[in-house]
Amino acid sequence: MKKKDQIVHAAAKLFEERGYAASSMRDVADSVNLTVSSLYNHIKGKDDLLRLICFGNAEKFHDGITKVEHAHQDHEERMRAVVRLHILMSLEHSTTVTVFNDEWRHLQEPHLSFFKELRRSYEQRVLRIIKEGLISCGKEDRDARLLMYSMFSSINWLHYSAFYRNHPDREDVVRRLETMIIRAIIGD
Amino acid sequence: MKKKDQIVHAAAKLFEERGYAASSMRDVADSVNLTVSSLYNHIKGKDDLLRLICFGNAEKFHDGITKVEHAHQDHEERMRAVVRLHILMSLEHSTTVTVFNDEWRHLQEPHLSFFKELRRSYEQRVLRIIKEGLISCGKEDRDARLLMYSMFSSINWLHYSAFYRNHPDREDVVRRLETMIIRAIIGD
DNA sequence: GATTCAAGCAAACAACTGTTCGTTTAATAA
DNA sequence: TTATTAAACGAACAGTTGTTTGCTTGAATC
Repeated sequence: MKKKDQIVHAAAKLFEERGYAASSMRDVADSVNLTVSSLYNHIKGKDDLLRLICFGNAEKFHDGITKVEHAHQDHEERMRAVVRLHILMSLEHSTTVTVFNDEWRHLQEPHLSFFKELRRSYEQRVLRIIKEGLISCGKEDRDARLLMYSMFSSINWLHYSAFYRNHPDREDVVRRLETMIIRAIIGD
Repeated sequence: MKKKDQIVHAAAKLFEERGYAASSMRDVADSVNLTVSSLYNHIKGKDDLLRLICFGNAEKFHDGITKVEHAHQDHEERMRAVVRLHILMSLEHSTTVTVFNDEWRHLQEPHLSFFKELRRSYEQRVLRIIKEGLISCGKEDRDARLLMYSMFSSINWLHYSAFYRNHPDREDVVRRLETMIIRAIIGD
């Protein structure tokens, strides 16, 4: 792995554990066995680290939902795929997703505004999928936006629980969580 | 309101907006029109502020669930009451609940350990209520712990969404959210 | 009127922050 | 061999951090 990627990865781990503001560049340097000044041969600065982490994840979500839209025509199946996308992202990229979720507000302008815009347009795509899913199930009276935010949020605890993060049967956890969320959206 | 409470409240608002580590004592002082040094006539230090906020909320949740246990005998009704407790806490004390949720990790020992222990015992009480609720609905095959964490988490987005935080019909939001969560737990 | 004391302030503290600078090392290209 | 360059470093920078100190004020208590 390239040195720059090592640094970004180490930073992500620190930002996840202590938060962006509570992590110093010296902490980052220590965890890759470098001095602070050496870091600047590879990255532009502290905000650069956060930027790389946040937008790297934004791209993964973007690519993920694009695949979902192409892979499924059935509205209900599409909805299930979005839910699964979020669960799998949370489990497979738990460190960066946590930073992405909790630390994006420390981004500096103009990156902050750009990030918000990316998220807004992503939410629009998910909202559309959920709305169409609700209609095809005859549940169009339900508040799609409320369901979407709850869906996003109800997955976030995964990072924090060691019990489930290191669960021996990961497939089972994914299945149970997916079932629960789909039930919350279109169940009776 | 007593000066100390004003300071704690102002600190909570800053911690909510920028996070604990990114908020300075000078920021806190400014937002109550004092100088930094004057703050120390009222509070012990920065970690004292966080401690007051976190444990103040812990107490509210503790009192809340104790009331729920005394007020309802029916298992399903008890479960609904716990869900409603969390929704109402999130709406009525949105600032401190956000700090409570996101910034507790910056507590110092021995308060940090004590906080974790409080949370652990609180989770045990909620877990029991959910398990009994599941049994009384004939759904004891479901993972109560997974449902509990999802329930906690699925409410957290409320603070972040201006759309719902300032919704004209708050009662309606509470009702829809409660219905959705109960459906996630015991629905079909 | 004298005393006490909470509540405010300016100034300073040592430690830590992100970043820059000039230099050195070691490997590659010419 | 010489020249180039990426990658490491120590030292220093200017600013910010939480906190302490000594001092002043004004109101309450004796």
